[in-house]
Order: sequence, then structure tokens, then C-alpha cells
Amino acid sequence: MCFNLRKASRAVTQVYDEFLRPGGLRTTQFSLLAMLVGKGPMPIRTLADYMVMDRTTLTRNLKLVEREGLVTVRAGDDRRTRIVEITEQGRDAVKQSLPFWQDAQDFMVRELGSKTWSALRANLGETISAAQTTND
Amino acid sequence: MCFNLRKASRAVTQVYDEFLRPGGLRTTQFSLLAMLVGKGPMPIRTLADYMVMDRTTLTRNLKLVEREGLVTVRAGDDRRTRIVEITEQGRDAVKQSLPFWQDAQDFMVRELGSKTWSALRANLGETISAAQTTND
DNA sequence: CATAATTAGGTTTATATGCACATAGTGGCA
DNA sequence: TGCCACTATGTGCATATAAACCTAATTATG
Repeated sequence: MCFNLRKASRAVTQVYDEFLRPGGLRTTQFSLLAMLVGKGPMPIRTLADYMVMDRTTLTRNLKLVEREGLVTVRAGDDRRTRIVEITEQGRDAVKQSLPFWQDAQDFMVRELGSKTWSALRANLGETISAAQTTND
Repeated sequence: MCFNLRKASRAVTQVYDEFLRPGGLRTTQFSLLAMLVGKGPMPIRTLADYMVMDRTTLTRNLKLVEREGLVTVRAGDDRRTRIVEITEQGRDAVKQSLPFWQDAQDFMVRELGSKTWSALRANLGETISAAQTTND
């Protein structure tokens, strides 16, 4: 299953990256920014948990979008933490890329059928939870 | 969906990597070697297609397992091609890691339930095909 | 047969991923 | 108060991923 999941992930990422290309954001970056738009400013650790992404991976990914001025990172009240916040420029970037993302989404739904689509969506949610039960 | 697929891929890969660790192979490497065991020697391009992996990604991944003596790469009759073949040492590595892989598989099936498991399996297959219709 | 189009592959560059290890701040407890 | 466990983060290393560009061999076409 891990085979198939990774294959599917690569294949679908390629589709989304292709659609997103004119907007200038990679799939990873769009996901990250969209999460920040939805949830507001938060420490790196919290964002990493939301993204189901290794904390250190996120640190690297943040460097790129920070360099582009799409997010800011500042110290939190707890001075161990660093708070990530999306900038106006970041919001614009998401806004610009959103239609391309929608196109990609529409393409995949059209190809898959909305029934398979929602089944997959549900199953992936369960799979993520299942995989994370190791971290107890 | 791309979010969820990538999240699930990361989460599940971590589970498999964790289980495979004592065998000394990464998930990617195990997948690659297992494919070669199943399908026999073939050119890089063909293997990349089977793996739904970019050709250049495969080249890098091959370098690692070639360095470990797990595969050999030689020129084909068509002298543009390079034929990848698993070595005895490679077969041994797969054999050694197989039980760990099975443990990971069992863990995921147990956590997910075999019904969700097979549904997911089927959906992922469809998804891979769907995503690849872009390459027309 | 000569040349154009196609195909297989490598290399460069950039992003993505995560483990092991190190550092610094917080909070509890003797 | 002083120490220790815990938590948040960064860095070094290694692997994974793929687009862009380049070369060489094969195949198609006139």
C-alpha cells in the first residue's frame, strides 16, 4: 500500500504542480500558506502538526517562503517558540494561485468521479490517523 | 485532496521506514528492489514508468543501491539504454527486509481495517491512472 | 543514404523530507 | 534557589523529488 500511496502522491503532486505553475507557487508552498490563512499565526511546532510534516522539514520550507516575503517568523511570548504569520504579500500569492488550484481540483474530480473522490478523501483521513497511532 | 494525499504519504512512509529500519533499507529502496525482483532486468525508463517516478529521480535512487552492490547497471543492446538488474546481494537484502515490510503492512491493515484498506488500495489505483491522463 | 524527429539517458539546480545531535528557554521539585 | 526534565527550535547529513538543459543513439522520412 505504501507503494501505491507514494506513487499516487507523486502522480497527483505532479498534476497540481503543473496547474499551479503559472501562479509561481509549488504545491507544498501553497498548502503551507493556505493553512496559515485558515488557522492564523502559530508556532512552528503547531503548524508542523497540522501539516503532518516533520518539524525540521517545515523549517526548511518556511525559509523559502520567508525569503519571498510571503510569511514572517518572529519570537513568541514563550521565547523558545517562533511564530509564523502570513504577510499581505503571502495572502495575495494564495489568492492568485487559488483558481489554478481549483482547476487542478476540478480536473482530478472529473477524472476520478466525485464518488471515488470523496471515498478517497475519507480513506486518506483514516489512514493518516492510523499511521499516527505509532507516535503514542 | 493533494494535501491529504501528501500528508498520508508522509505519515505512512514514516511508519514503513520505522519498521524497515532494522533491515537497513529505506522504503524507496525496498520498493525499487522489490519491483526488480518481480519484473526482472529492464531499462531505467521502463522502471521509472513502473514506479511512477521521474526518470531523473530514479537515476539518483539507483546510484545509492548500486553503490551498495544491490543492483548493477549495464548497457543494453540499444546502446542508448542502460539495463538495471538486481544482484544476489540485492535479493538477499529484499529477503531480509520482507518480514519487516510485512509487519508494517500488518500494522496498517490492523489499524485501518481490511475493508478500508482494500477500498483505499483500489482508489489509489484509480487515482494514479487519473493523474496520468495529463501526459497525453 | 542523409537528415530530421524521437527516444534514452546524464547533469545541474532547486525544493522536499526527516533523523541525529546540539542549544536554549520553561517549569517543576527538592 | 538550584537543578533536572521537558519542550521548541536550529543545523548537519543523507535521501527523495523533479524541471531544464545537454548528449548520444535510433528511427522515420524524403
